[in-house]
Amino acid sequence: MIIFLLYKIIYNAITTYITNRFDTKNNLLSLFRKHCVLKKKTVTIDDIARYLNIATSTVSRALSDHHSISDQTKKLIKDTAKKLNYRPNSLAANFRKGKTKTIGLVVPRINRNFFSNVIHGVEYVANQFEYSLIICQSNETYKSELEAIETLMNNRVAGILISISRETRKPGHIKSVIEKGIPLVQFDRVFEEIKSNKVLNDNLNGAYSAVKGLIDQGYRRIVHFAGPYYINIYQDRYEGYKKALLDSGLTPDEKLVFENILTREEGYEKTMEIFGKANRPDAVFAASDFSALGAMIALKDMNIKIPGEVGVVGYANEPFTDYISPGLTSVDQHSVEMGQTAARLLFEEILNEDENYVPKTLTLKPDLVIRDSSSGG
Amino acid sequence: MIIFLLYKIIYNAITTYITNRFDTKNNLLSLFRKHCVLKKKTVTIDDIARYLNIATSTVSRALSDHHSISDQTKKLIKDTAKKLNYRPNSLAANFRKGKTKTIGLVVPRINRNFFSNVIHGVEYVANQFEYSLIICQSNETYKSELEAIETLMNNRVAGILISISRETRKPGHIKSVIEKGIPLVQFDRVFEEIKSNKVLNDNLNGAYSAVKGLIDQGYRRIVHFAGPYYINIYQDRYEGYKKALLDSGLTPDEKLVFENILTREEGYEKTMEIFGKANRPDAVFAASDFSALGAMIALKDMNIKIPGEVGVVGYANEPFTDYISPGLTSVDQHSVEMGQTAARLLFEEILNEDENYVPKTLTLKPDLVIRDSSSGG
DNA sequence: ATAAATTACGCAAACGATTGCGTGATTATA
DNA sequence: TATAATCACGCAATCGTTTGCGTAATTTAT
Repeated sequence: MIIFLLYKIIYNAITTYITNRFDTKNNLLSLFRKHCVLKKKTVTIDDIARYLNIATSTVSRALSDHHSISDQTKKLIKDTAKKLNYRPNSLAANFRKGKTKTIGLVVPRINRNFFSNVIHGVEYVANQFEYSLIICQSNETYKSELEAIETLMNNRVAGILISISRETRKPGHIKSVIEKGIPLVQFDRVFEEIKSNKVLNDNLNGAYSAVKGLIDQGYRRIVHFAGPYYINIYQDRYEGYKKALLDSGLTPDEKLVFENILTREEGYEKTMEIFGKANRPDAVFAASDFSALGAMIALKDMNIKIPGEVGVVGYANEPFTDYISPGLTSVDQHSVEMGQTAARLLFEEILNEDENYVPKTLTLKPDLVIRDSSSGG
Repeated sequence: MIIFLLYKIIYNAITTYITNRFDTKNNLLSLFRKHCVLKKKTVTIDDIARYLNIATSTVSRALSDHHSISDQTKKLIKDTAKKLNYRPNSLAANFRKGKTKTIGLVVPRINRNFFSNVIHGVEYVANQFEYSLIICQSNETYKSELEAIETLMNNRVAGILISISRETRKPGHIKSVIEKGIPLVQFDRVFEEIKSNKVLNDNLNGAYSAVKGLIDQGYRRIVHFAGPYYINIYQDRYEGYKKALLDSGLTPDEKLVFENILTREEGYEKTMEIFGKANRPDAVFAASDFSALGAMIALKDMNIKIPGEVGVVGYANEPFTDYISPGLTSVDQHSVEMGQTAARLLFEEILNEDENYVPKTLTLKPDLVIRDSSSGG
């Protein structure tokens, strides 16, 4: 009995082996596959080496201008490389070196004026350093921001630039980047408490000069359309607003400040509400050009003269501020410059050899661009 | 004598050998180096395999959900991967596979409204397909465009999206991309003669409906501010302008068409010149919103009523067209949608298995957005 | 004249994942 | 009940560069 079972088992094993082994269909397939592989496509440094009958390492070094290769050999190798139409495989090089000549950028949205200008500035600098730029959108969500950081890290980018999404409240992912030793620059919307490079706008002084400008023109009861305070930039603008009032001997009135008025619609509604009543204020300082625009439209609809009766100042210096009439006085954030500065700072860290690099915080001074909407109370 | 020389040579060789061989300084250095290497940093699939005492290949397959791995093993592997804090090295994977999950985008300028919207659309779709996006600016120069294509190809992107720079006249680089078999989509500004995927705006019909709109409102002598004709889009807009006139029984007047009027300043100057004289035209159709804006400002400066005396229509539906007053009628190009369409088309080619893929040309229908600047002659 | 440094190049081992092929074992199919 | 197909996994080659180390030959410094 046992012998019979044993026999069955062994027999089965053998027959299975044989049938598997001589599976003609599969064998034909593999032959075909091998044939396909034969048609080699790309030329590698190995090909160049074989062609010139020298070592691969010499070719590699020659192509990257290593000092220990004679100019003569370099020229020879480079010429044949061109002749054979050699294209370096960056993938292989990056893999071997464990790093890339690519930097990653995470922004809330690409097609917002401020960010598209920042991106422009970043790309400009990256290009100078001969680095590529991978761009990710967080779409203002925490989830996408996480994913973006994840893929950038998996792709071993040389460094990361990020402006935090509106939804993001926890800095864990940012920390993990730093812990991995990946150079990082936070810009505009940042976690203050995280120790990293930062590029900020001096929002406090930007707001300060805006409000100061209104006061200087004779406006006194100045409304402030603020953004959500948990975002540093809006908090700072609010502080600047208050400081400007205090410095001019005016008392900030909480009843004139409205949080979370950022869009045109919100600006319009709120303006209708506030300026529709008696004893109305005489100016608006909006933390956003769009709510300022909404205010202007509302004022026009109520037949209130700008700047004659009410002055308006916005923030961000969106292109349209120059095109509407009256032109909207606004605070320019030098967005392109901010991108450039952030990128340069990142490269400073990337190219830094020193073990203990100390992160920097740079603050850009915004400029008040005075137009008609605020000139003359 | 000869023996002596021989002796000298051999002696030299031997001493040099010995001194080189026992260079203590270098040896110490190499020891130190080796020591440094010991502190391993990243955990690989090999580590996971060793940890679980299984084959590396099994780990690899499990992580990429290969069908031939049991769910049980998959779970085990994935769990330990998480436990060991494993991060996949995309570089290695990309290298091995010879391709990346990255697409490249080349645009003249990132921070132009149209392109930043396109980029937004592209990123949106790329993200859905779990691809990354590398962005390059040509800055409207041929040289940068070449370099961009070069680096994208060296980085083995899965596909390329491009809108030709203003300076580019020769399509050689575009051809080389196609010859290398890299999926390609040209959009907006394209080489018509190149056989590739294309996404275009129907500029002819866009212009047609714009001019038709003006005619319907009673305007008759319509000026056209055109762009340079060698760029397909401006040529098409000009054709649409003529066609609309002809279809309405009007005769196109060459004296009312001005090439290369694209900026606000150019629009302003030309409008001052044309409308300052007697027997002035009664409408402007500009191939650019900016020259249309220039026209509006000029007309205002000359106290000519818009739309009462002169109607104005622009092209591109820049954001500001909605903010100025009167609102500028313009042609919307659905720029975000164009980016999405182009990206989807690219992925169609990338994911295509068929050997002989036939490139497509998609044309998006622009929409006339009617605002006050053209309503009522 | 000797020691030390520099020049110029080759050898071969990485880097970390993927994947074709092989091998038993288990199911499904004829 | 043969036979075929599928399942589950391991082995080892491979992708194209880079780079540490080795070796002579030559130059420079002492």
